[in-house]
Amino acid sequence: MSIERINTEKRQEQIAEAALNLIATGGVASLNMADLARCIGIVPSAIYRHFESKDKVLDAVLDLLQKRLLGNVEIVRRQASEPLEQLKRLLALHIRLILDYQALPRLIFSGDIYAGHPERKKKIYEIVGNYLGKVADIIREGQTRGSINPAMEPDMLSVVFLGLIQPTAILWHLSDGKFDAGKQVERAWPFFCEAIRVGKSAKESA
Amino acid sequence: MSIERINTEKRQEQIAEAALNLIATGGVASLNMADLARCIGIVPSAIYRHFESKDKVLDAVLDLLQKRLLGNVEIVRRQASEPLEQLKRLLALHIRLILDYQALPRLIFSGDIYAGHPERKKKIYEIVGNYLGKVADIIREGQTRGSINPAMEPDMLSVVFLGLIQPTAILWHLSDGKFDAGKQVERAWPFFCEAIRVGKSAKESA
DNA sequence: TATAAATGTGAATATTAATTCACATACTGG
DNA sequence: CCAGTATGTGAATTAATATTCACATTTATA
Repeated sequence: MSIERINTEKRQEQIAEAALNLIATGGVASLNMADLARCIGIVPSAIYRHFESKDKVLDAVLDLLQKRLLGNVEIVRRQASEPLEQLKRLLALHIRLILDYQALPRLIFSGDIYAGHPERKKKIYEIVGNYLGKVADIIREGQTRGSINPAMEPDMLSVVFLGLIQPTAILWHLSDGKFDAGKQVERAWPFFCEAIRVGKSAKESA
Repeated sequence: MSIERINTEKRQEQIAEAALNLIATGGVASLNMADLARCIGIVPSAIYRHFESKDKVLDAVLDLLQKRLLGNVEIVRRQASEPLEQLKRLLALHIRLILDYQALPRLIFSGDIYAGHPERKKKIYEIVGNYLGKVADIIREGQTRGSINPAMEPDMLSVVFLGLIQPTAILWHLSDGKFDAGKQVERAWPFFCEAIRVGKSAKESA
């Protein structure tokens, strides 16, 4: 019974990861220290060697989530130079992120996570706002380059963009995977793309 | 101290309403029998005269929510005959419903409400699916009448339609009302409408 | 009016889950 | 190698909360 000892830094990452996974499968309310501990092979009280409280664990989960989201943006900015192509890829990455970690909408919506924690609510707002800001940046770039209709408000569009993902993710999740999220996005993207693109008039969509 | 006695039928409605309100303000996890009872001026144990368990209360809340959603559909079908106009009004009603009862996305997303209750998860899926089905019906009618582009899939569009609302509602809620949901929808609707409408080509959107 | 059923009350009970604590054992620097 | 610190363990504590129960009171009914 050689007791595995791991230093705090790595343990914190490990715990946050595990918590994210647990939330992904069971929702925020289902996250408890016992399961979390079992998940990484230690005893509940050991978690307190690395986190002051359950609340701090949740904070760490939020940080992790933000890292993932913004990481996706950087990936697509590297992979493609054309804004429309960047958005298309971002959509794919985001949907995969949500399908892998159903945690995202759960964290944002549950409300349990920030009930009585105004700072945390604010933090979540910042995470989402930050992400939308970057999406809007891509859109603005498309407008400057002439591939996206300059008459449309980037901020408004960024929210609609998010809307391509969210309900899709819910349906997929609620249906236990029976709703075909891939197909939905595959069809919704051309619709969205055609609607914001400039030139080519409306011939394509007919 | 004249003890108010109300018959079960009305109490059940009252309790479900109160529960919906509590969930709206504090999230599903914040719903507890003590607060719920206080809310309607009875003692916790009295709730058990009208509901077998907390779970049954949650079931009732879902029923109430479904009634509201489908009620909205009926309202717009009565108010307007032109499908595009019906959708526009439905959007407005839905956004108001969500702003009044932030409970809706919370119930659907949080996952707390159906963790370990497959039947309830299924029920929620049915509620959403039902609603989307009716939206798709309106869209099909628009296609038949020639006001909506017949090349677009009604089911796909219904999900995108839902996407016009959801992220907007989150942002409004997360920001404590600072994010202007009304403005977002006001701008997103013409965008969506223009994209699905037939005829007039793309002149409008420029 | 008398009796049963329905509704409400307040005190117990039981369970779940976070957190603390005293102790054990591995790692690290001198 | 020794001492101190970091990490892990298992038992105990505490708090919250759903649920039950015995009793009270109002309403309905025969």
